[in-house]
Amino acid sequence: MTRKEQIHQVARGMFRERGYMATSMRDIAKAVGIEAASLYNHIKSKEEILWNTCESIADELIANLDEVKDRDLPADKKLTQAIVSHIEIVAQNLDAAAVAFHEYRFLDEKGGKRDPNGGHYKKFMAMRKYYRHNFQKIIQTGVEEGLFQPVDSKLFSLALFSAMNWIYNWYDPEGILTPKQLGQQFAFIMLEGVRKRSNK
Amino acid sequence: MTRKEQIHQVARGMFRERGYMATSMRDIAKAVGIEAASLYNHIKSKEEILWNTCESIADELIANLDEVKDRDLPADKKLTQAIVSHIEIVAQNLDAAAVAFHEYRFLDEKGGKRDPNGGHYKKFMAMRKYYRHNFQKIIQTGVEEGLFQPVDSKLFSLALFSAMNWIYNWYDPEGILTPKQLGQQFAFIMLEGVRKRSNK
DNA sequence: CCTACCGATCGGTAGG
DNA sequence: CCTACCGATCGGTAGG
Repeated sequence: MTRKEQIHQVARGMFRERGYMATSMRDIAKAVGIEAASLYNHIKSKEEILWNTCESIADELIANLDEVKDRDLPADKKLTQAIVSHIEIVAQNLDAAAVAFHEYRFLDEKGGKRDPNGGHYKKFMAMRKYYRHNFQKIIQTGVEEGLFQPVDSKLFSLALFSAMNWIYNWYDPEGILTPKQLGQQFAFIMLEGVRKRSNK
Repeated sequence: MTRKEQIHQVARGMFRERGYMATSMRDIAKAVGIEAASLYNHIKSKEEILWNTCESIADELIANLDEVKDRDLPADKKLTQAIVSHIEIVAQNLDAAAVAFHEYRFLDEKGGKRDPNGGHYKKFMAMRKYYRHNFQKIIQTGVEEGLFQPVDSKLFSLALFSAMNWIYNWYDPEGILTPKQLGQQFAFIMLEGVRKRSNK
């Protein structure tokens, strides 16, 4: 692992634990074992670490959903796959996911000298919108085809994202559930609900 | 509204929007229309505002659930009521809920001079644990009575909290859904799931 | 990768 | 409620 990668990894863990604003470059440097000024030989700015984190996980999620969404499957199967994939990615990148979903608001709003194309924040929001839209479309299709109940697809997808994106708050990689199993249980809960139906 | 209340209200909105760490006392003072030093005639510290926010919403949620949990109702009805109540409280205190659920980690860890009883953070965590425990027990009861499917009650309640506590990210008080309606739709989704069952 | 340092800003206090 | 100010800390740069 290069020093640069080490810095990113350490910073991600600290951003997750204490928050982006509450983590100083000196904190990161200390954890890495160098002086704060030396960090700048490997990275351009604190915000660069945040953006790298947010972008990489967003890229991965989007690439995965893009692949799932065009498969020739009924909506319930497709939704299950999308949920399982999403949760697998989150569970395998807990630090990055926690940071991206929690701290994205500290991304640069407007392009500065370092970011003339303007706004990591806006870029991230655009990616998020695209991803959510595709997820919601799967649900909408299921409703239209009569496979799903006539729920509000927007509301349902918001509830679904909420549940999925909170996982980093409690998922234990050392626990008994693998990411895939967790994803499957989650998909079951969201698809079937908790109430047992009578058989008639 | 007293100046003190005004400070708390303004600060809550800013903590929610920018985060606790990224909001300075000078920011708050400016929004209120006074100098930063003058804030300290009404409050003791920045952390006091955070603690007041976290405690008040936790108190309200706990009081409500304490009332619901002992009613003589089947688990599915009880769970629905608990969900609706929870969401009503969150939806009616969007700023406070967002701050409490997002920024609680900046509560004082150990008791300082101002807080000799030791640790708002710990107090908050204890309240959260108590609340979650009672919620989970409703689900567990439903499973044991055969009213619910044999889901993992811990996993289900975590998913449920995740979904409920993300609401402040998108609920629009000016929108068409009242808090009660939102709560009812949410309860439906979690209880029934999205998939339509065949009739045989 | 370090020493030395910059201007800016922080939460909070003294004293009126 | 204000002016004036404290020591601490911030992200980042210069120069080697």
